[in-house]
This record gives sequence, C-alpha cells and structure tokens, in this order.
Amino acid sequence: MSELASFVLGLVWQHGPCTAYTIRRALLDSPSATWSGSAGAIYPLVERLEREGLLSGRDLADGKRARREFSITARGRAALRAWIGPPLGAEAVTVTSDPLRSRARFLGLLSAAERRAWIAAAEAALVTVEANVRRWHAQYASDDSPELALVTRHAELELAFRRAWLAELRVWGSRPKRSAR
Amino acid sequence: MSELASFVLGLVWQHGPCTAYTIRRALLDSPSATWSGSAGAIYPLVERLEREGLLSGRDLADGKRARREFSITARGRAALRAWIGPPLGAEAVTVTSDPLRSRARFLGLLSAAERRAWIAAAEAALVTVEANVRRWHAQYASDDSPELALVTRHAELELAFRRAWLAELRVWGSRPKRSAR
DNA sequence: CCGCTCATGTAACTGGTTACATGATTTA
DNA sequence: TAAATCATGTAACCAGTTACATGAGCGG
Repeated sequence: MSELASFVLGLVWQHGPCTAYTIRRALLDSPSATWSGSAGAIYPLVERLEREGLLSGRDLADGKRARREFSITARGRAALRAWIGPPLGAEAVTVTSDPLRSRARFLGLLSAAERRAWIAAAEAALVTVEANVRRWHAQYASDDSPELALVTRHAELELAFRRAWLAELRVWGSRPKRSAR
Repeated sequence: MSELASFVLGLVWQHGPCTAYTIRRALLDSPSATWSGSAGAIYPLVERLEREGLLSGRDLADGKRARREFSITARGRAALRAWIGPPLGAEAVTVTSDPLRSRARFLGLLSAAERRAWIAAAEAALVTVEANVRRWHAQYASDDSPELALVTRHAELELAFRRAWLAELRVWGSRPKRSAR
C-alpha cells in the first residue's frame, strides 16, 4: 500500500460514500503538491482498492452518465488503521522534503546580492503558499470537519518556521561569495 | 530537469570532482527520505548529465577498478543556477509533505486513548529523526561546508515546529471518538 | 443549439524503485 | 585466504505523470 493509496482510503472514510472524482477534486484542490490528483492515478487506484476489498463500489443510476460510488469496507478501515499506526512505518520517520531547503543548500553559487534576491523570492513564495492555504481552507470550511483545522494549523506553523529560517538565512547570506569550484 | 538531477548537479558543484558513488553516498546518508540514492537512479543519471554536457567525466587510473570522476561544467553551473532561481519554479512554491500530517488527518478513526498513543509514537519518531540528523551532522562536520549548518538548522527548526504542532494535537485529540462512517 | 466545463476514463511515458550480478578491496 | 563490504553497474518493475479521448450536462 503506497502513501497515496492509504490517503485515498482515508479520504473515502472521511467523506463517506463518494465517486472517484470527489477524491480527485480533494487532491486537485489541495495546497500540497505531493499528489497531482491526475485521473490516470486515481481511477485505476480505486478500481484496484475495490478489487482488493478495501473499497466497495456501487453504480448510481441517477443521471445518464456512468457513475460509481465508493465506500470504505471493514477491511479498508483496518488497512487505514494499520497505516496510521502506531507503530509508525519507517517512511513516516523522516525530515520533510523542502524544495526551498534543497535550493538554499547551493546558495554559495550566488553572489551576496543574488542571495538577497533569492531570499526575497522565497519569502514571496511563502506568501503565495499562505494565500493558497487560506483559499483552500475557506473552500472547505463548510465541511465542518475538525480535521481541516488540524491541517490548516500545521500549514500555519510550518510557514512560520520556514519564514524564521529564511530570516536566519538572510544574516548568513550576507557573507562574501564563495570561490568557484 | 528533475529535482533529483538538479540536486545531484549541486552536490557535484559543492563537493568538487567526484565519482557517482560519492553522490550516492551523500543521498544514502541523508536523513531525508526524499531520494533513496539507489544505484539504479544515480549511475544512469550521471551518464545522462554527462551526455547533456552538464557534467564532464574522466577515467581515473589509480586502482584496478574502473572509476570515473565527474566535474560540473559551465553549462552545468548555468543549469544549477537556473534551478535555484529566482524565479522559483511552481514546484518550489508549496507546503511541504509531512507523513505525520497525512496520518493525523484521520485520527478521528481512533479512540481518544489510541490517539494519545499515536501522538506519543509521533513524538518518539521525531526524537529518532533528531538523532539521525545529529549523526549525519557529526559525520559531515569535518567538511567545513557552511551549507551544512543551514540544512541542520532547517531540521532543528522543523522538528521544533512539528513538536509544537503535536502538542496542540494532544489537546485536540482528547475529545471523544467520532462516529464511524 | 453551441460551446464550455464536468466527469470518467485510457495510453504512453518516465523517473524513480528493488533486486540482482560482478569484481575489487578490506578486514578478520 | 575466506568473508564481508565497497563500488559499479544492469534489469525488471512500478507508481505515478502528462496528454489525449469521449460523452454528459449546462449556461449563454
């Protein structure tokens, strides 16, 4: 079970019976770039989860379009439960991956002025991310799901931490350029 | 150019002339799980980067084993420079992906007691991560690279933030279990 | 009724992974 | 010198991606 598969299972549990597109929508709207929510990922995935008995599907006969609605099964809940932990799998015990950190690692390639510009750009990027999170939060606020608050709060704290780190970087970055390699 | 390809370019720039295995080692030792540093990823990648003229390789004739050492070229530096930004690509403007957050989203599936156990496990996981970061830092401390400090500091701040978030979660988590779906 | 977006898919590709093979080098 | 590990690869696989196809429903 991949992270995506488990996460999708969770979404179905949380949302209740829904179509593959509902899942896609949740991923498409998410401010996280972890998964694209591409059709090519989701439709085959829910089919597989149904074959494995973790989701159960039933056809809806409302409109003329073929629609299939999925619910989580008892086995699906058990799988979700196992994924959440405890115990936490090794893949959950790691520092997160931050594209700003990856890039900052090589700031020595830039001149001091360029570094200042980079940090300014990174700060601007965080402002954009913040706006995305807010928009997302507002869009789903009516769902009355308490999980929303938890995720949004995570984003808030994360943005604060990354800003603080960038501020420290600004001090660090005002030193002379490193010699070429 | 994928994130991995750019990052590898950066490592070669930072380290100076080195073999594919040096790159692998850096990824294998990293406390981040973003890339595994698998041979199947790295050897074909550096070959490609050489074909594209971003790295230049030369055979070493020291031992009996075939060894090839790679340096970054001017074009490689330009590509690295473009990747770092500014401007920052869209893939850099995102909230990070946190497996603990992904799982926490579905804590409603658990009883209050189970949630407490989960949070304790998550805190323990962060302690492990912290130890990994420290070990990594100590191992590379002799490199006298100022970038090390920047990355380690990022990890420190990140761990602090995730701990703070878990502490808030602990309060949130002491509410009654949500009804099954 | 025409065009646009919604919704459900499929096909081809790709950037990684795990697992394996092989010979060099080091260590007990 | 035997066993372990280092170092360089290759092969098969896989979980995602982008791009495309198709028809439903809906707003002008």
